[in-house]
Amino acid sequence: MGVFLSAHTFAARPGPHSADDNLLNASEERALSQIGVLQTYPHAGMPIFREGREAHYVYLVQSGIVRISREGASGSRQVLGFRWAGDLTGLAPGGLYLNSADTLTAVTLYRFSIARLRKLLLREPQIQMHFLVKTADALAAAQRHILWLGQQDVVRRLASLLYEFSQSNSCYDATEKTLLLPVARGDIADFLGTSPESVARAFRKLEQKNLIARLSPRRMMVSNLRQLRQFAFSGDI
Amino acid sequence: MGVFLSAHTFAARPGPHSADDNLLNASEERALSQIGVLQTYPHAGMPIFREGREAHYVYLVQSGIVRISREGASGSRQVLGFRWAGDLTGLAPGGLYLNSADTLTAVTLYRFSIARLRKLLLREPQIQMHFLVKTADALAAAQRHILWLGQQDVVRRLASLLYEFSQSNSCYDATEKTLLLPVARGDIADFLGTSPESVARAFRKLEQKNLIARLSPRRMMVSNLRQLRQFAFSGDI
DNA sequence: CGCGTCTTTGACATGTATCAAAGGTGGTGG
DNA sequence: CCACCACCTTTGATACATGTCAAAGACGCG
Repeated sequence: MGVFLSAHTFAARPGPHSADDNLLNASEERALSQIGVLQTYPHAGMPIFREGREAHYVYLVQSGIVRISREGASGSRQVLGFRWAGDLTGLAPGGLYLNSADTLTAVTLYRFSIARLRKLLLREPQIQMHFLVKTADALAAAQRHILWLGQQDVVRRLASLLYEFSQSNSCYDATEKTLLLPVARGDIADFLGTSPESVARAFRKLEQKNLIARLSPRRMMVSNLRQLRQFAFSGDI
Repeated sequence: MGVFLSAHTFAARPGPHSADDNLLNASEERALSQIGVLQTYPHAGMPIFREGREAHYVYLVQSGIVRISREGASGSRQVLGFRWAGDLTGLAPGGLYLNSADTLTAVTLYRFSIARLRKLLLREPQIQMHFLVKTADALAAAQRHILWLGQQDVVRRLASLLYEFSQSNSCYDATEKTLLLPVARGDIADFLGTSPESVARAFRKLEQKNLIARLSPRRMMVSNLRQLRQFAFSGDI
């Protein structure tokens, strides 16, 4: 969900996860880098912040993929979404993080002290508007997520997720037509609101429908993206 | 979800839907009212905007309750949330509304031309930050919604919804301890991602557990809010 | 090559959607 | 003010999708 501003003004990407554009422009980058610290997380599976802890920083993903999740009531976990290059995370109410963030790949991100960032945003309305756009984008993604969880069966939800990953060129190799998932089955299950077993069965059904061809658990061929999209959203095939 | 700013700075409400505070402060109201038009919708069930249409306006709810929804693939509808006094709606990407908005009660709201609002926000960073906070709040509500849809059974989801409504003093009469729902069963079902029949059964189970006592389909006594909250989130009882 | 972990499969129990019909509510007009 | 009617809500019966438990199989790392 772009937002109510003309997208091109702030280089907000048109579709989700174009990843190459949508990084900050030169002037924004300059101003932000004066108050931000570039941090490097070399591996997958590293924690960035934890729900319930005091929130001192906001993060802007520079490269790699971050998983946002929250613990449910009975110890269960819900994956709320993924953050890619250009996305924000760490917004927190009342000084405590609501969610946890972990790396799914090697990740680099800018870390901003909240107090300093607040001052910068008030001084530089253009940059603040960039943040507003990014937050509205996250809201749009969350609403899409709600639609998936609310209406579709697990097979379609999985198709939607695969299509979403296929829109990132860090996951989808367009020349080879192969998709490499950055997440394990458990993460997929927690994102789709189901169990790893049901995810496995959903994968089999997608393969039976010839929408994907599995090479290994995390690698698969997706020769016809349009068909996958069609199935995920319109429900045909 | 407040946001990464100290909440009191902008009178962002601490809990959801306190409704009385969280309206704009005097200076903000003055600046906004110069570019906004106050509109009145006298009945429930009136459309404010429709998904897919060109988005010319952003709305700020002044009083009443607004339902945000979207049509799913197969003609099914998903209710994405509700907007109360102080909430924003109508943010749109690429110039088209993503969602539809309708009144659930009589409603008054400010309507802002997007172009003018954009200029105002760039000129008045404090007001823009208010909008940023409100958008982050909406994101937090959406994430809570995702948690409900992803993890809990229908009875718990309904309990969560009833608790959320009970936090609004336009729905809950604390002296009488009665809750008056502004929505029909179909809306509840579309919000919880289930069917009206399952909602009816969930109501019966809540009554059997003595968490509510129904007076009429939309009216009920909730004598122990803490107990309801406990059941919704911790899953006990 | 071997082991731990992740993934898949099977069998079964359960919760929920769906279809159909009865029951209740609230508004309208007589 | 009452009675009627349309619509909303509840209930029941059944089928199906999914969660859960248990175990076998595959992957990938050291």
